[in-house]
Amino acid sequence: MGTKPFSEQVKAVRAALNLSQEELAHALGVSFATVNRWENGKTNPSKLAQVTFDNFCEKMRTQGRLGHV
Amino acid sequence: MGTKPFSEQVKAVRAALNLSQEELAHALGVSFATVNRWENGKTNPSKLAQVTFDNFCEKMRTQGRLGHV
DNA sequence: CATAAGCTATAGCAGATGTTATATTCTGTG
DNA sequence: CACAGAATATAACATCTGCTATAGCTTATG
Repeated sequence: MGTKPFSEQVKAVRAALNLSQEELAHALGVSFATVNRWENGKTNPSKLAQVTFDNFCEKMRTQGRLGHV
Repeated sequence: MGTKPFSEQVKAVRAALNLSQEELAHALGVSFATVNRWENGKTNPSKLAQVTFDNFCEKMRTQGRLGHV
């Protein structure tokens, strides 16, 4: 479950997909600054951002692009 | 394109789907307060919220649940 | 009418987001 | 090494979001 801090989840997902912060931001529909702040523990995701991130990960998994992060 | 104010778009979509503000909020993954503020012109959607709303509408259309609002 | 229940409107506050700008670090290439 | 370009880190500010509480507005039911 959500044991790891959100910052680690984002880093792990981004690394697994081999995306830059900018690219992940675009894929999620958020700004680069937002992804950067997440990874550096400056902010936690809003409810909407959390849902969006989860949906994105689920989508990547069903496409075989993301292991069990 | 986006001719109508966002507040009107939200009202129209919600009416077409026959949802309460609370129900639409849940469907989008935002809070009731957020949908309420959108409809009353108190705030405009964040980038993420705009993308999420657009995706939601598109999904509803492909499911035949939403005419061309 | 009176009451209840559900929906909607509004407000305040803490925290998150978007934009912009600047600085730093990494990476490859000559 | 030296340099350029990309990627990342950080900051400030306005705006948006989430939460909570309160009040008003239907609608139904007795």
